[in-house]
Amino acid sequence: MESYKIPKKSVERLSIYKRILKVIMDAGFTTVSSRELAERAGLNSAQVRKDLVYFGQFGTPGMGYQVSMLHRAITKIMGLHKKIPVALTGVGNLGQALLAYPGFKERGFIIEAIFDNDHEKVGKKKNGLKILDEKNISSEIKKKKVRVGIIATPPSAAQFAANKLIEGGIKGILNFAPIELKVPSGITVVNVALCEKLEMLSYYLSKRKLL
Amino acid sequence: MESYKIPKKSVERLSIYKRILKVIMDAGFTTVSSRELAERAGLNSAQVRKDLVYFGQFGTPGMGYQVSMLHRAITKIMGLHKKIPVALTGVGNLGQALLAYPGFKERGFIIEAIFDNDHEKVGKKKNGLKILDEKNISSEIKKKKVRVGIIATPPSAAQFAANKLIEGGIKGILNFAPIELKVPSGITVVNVALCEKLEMLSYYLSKRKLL
DNA sequence: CAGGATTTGTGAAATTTATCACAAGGAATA
DNA sequence: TATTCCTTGTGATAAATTTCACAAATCCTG
Ligand SMILES: NC(=O)c1ccc[n+]([C@@H]2O[C@H](COP(=O)([O-])OP(=O)(O)OC[C@H]3O[C@@H](n4cnc5c(N)ncnc54)[C@H](O)[C@@H]3O)[C@@H](O)[C@H]2O)c1
Ligand SMILES: NC(=O)c1ccc[n+]([C@@H]2O[C@H](COP(=O)([O-])OP(=O)(O)OC[C@H]3O[C@@H](n4cnc5c(N)ncnc54)[C@H](O)[C@@H]3O)[C@@H](O)[C@H]2O)c1
Repeated sequence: MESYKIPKKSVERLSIYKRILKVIMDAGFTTVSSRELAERAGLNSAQVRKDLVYFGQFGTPGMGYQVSMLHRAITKIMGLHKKIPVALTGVGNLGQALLAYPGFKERGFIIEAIFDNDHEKVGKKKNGLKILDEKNISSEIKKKKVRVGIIATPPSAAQFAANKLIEGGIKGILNFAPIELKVPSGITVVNVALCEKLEMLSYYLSKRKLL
Repeated sequence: MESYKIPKKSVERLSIYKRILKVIMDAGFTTVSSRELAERAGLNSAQVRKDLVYFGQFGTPGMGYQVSMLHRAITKIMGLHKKIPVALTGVGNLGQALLAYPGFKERGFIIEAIFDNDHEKVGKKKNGLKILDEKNISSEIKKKKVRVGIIATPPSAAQFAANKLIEGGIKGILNFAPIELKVPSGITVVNVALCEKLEMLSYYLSKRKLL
């Protein structure tokens, strides 16, 4: 299923490198070494090089990497040079924050349809989009050829929303609900483990007192 | 620094087990096997057992684990049985969603102070809390003995907010801004890598077409 | 253009993390 | 109580990931 087994962690770090490269580029530098990238990312420089080499040879010995070229390359590798139509399910507190976040559009994720099951909300507009009834998720996203779904419903409704999204032909899900979604193979789920992170923080704080 | 090097991943999974145990408990079951926990979490059963054994022996051969006992044990291990006073910096879209999220309180994280630098916002109330000026972060949180800070400011202000929080005596930070925070040793930072997750999803979708 | 200074890409080694597989413990039944 | 069945905890093994360390490539200076 995975092509040539590139570690998930490497893919995630690619995103970090891209962000750092942007900062370096905006500061006016044209080249950067793996050592500097590593330092800024809090990593080992060999790891930076290994990560990049999974995707091609971008560096020049003695000089490092062309900042803008590498930034462009990573953008393309990650598929962030093309627009992706997205649907949002659950227009609650978090859903509305996501809707207002310009970072989605900047990365080419265009929110095309938003859904809720609350009849107080359905029909109203948010950020220029009419909130649609969750009953129509699959038909609406088929119509709009949506490829990615965001789940920001309560956990109890998350599997239901996922099923509807998949029925509508979606291929990837960004899941904010604290629940393990069951999806057929071929569907990519990325969990934003917000609650887990919170609890990890609690663990590391409470442990401190024992030391 | 780490006590007996327990993998970070194991700690994160502990949180997942706890969530699943709650579901099983509410469904009326009193015992559960590592096999069942593993299945629900999408993991290997040996891993579940290994994870749990890092923290003690909770199971009974032939029977499995006492659901409520294990749930209580994990809650305690993670320090979620005590209240932790929290401060939020950046009362924007995301900050307000977090403020409205009951899950914080449920886990014992009590938001005691909220800060912003926007003078339109400072002085107004949100969820019963007055928005305070970011200038006073350190003094206010010293006063309230806050132990955890949440950063939901734009990335450009995140390091500044972190510094102020640390100055005020905070020990842990939950960071939502896409930036690597520099903190002195002894301060725990947990990043919620929202943008990275989003970009990972893009990567896995764009790769699909090549296969 | 030679020589010194860098920095890449990459095998090999080390470390970390996950899985296997099974002896031993305990429950349940008769 | 003996027997059967199940499931834990764990040593051994395997797999994945990170780090080391260095030859080869390129830059830069004089
Ligand atoms: N807000 C946070 O800070 C936060 C933090 C951690 C996790 N989460 C998780 O993110 C998710 C959303 O959180 P929230 O705070 O926005 O919750 P919320 O209750 O504010 O919003 C949920 C929305 O989903 C809608 N909904 C319910 N069932 C639906 C369905 N079947 N189809 C479509 N929409 C449906 C509700 O009407 C509501 O508008 C939850 O799963 C929550 O656990 C949120
Ligand atoms: N909203 C999202 O869906 C989303 C998604 C991914 C990442 N993030 C990240 O989360 C963070 C918050 O996002 P947001 O959408 O809420 O942004 P936002 O612009 O809506 O809110 C940011 C808030 O921080 C305040 N602020 C600025 N400087 C400050 C300072 N020095 N001290 C205190 N407050 C300050 C602003 O006045 C504003 O109220 C950002 O770093 C963003 O990149 C947000």
